[in-house]
Amino acid sequence: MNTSTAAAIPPLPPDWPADVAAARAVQDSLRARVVLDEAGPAPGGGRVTGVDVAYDDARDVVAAAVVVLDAASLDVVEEATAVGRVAFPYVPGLLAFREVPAVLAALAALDTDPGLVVCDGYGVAHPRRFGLASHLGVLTGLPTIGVAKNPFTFSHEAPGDARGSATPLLDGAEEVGSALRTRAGVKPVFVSVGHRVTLAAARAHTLHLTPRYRLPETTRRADALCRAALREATTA
DNA sequence: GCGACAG
DNA sequence: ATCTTGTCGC
Repeated sequence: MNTSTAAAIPPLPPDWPADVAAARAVQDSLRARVVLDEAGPAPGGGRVTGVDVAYDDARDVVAAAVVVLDAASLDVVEEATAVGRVAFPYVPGLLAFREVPAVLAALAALDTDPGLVVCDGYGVAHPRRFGLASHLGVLTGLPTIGVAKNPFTFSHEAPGDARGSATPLLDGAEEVGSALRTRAGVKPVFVSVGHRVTLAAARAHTLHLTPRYRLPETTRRADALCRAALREATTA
């Protein structure tokens, strides 16, 4: 049994967007605060935190999990979860409004400094250059990166088969991230900068976090934990 | 107008 | 994301 308790997600702020147009306006307003000229934490050191969210839309329940790892050993340092009501429907380009409230509640429950936050999704690789990782970075001030499993609306050439190979992720002619091979011969992941980190550093962090599997150890751990939290919140 | 579209 | 069985392979 898990003796830890999931934190509650606090009430949404009064200015929370009520529709798609309002949400886009919020993104257009916050995007100016994204910091892109900082090197960020050194890959392989300090702490790295994975965040992920699971849903039961039928019951209107959402569960977020954050897992802090020691970057050198990849051992778990601390975990936290948060459970509550779904704050926004899934709309491509507006994923952050669906995930952020739950993630912020889980982060607030931590005693440890998160260090670099690794999100399951995109950062500046976004229609308005303000995806989940950038949104979370701006709201918390923490350095963040996004590691997505799908290319979304972007294009890319296939990276070489060797682990570590990367090609530009493009929005038209603009490079918004990287398609990065984390496992030889396996479908690449899509890395982008969130906040206060360089794209090259984001790739290096991702490689440090994938010694064995395609997805970062951070998101694998967070994924398992948020699913368990959702199940607990949904079970009688 | 139609299709595509992170999780 | 989530719905879902078996199956191929290390």
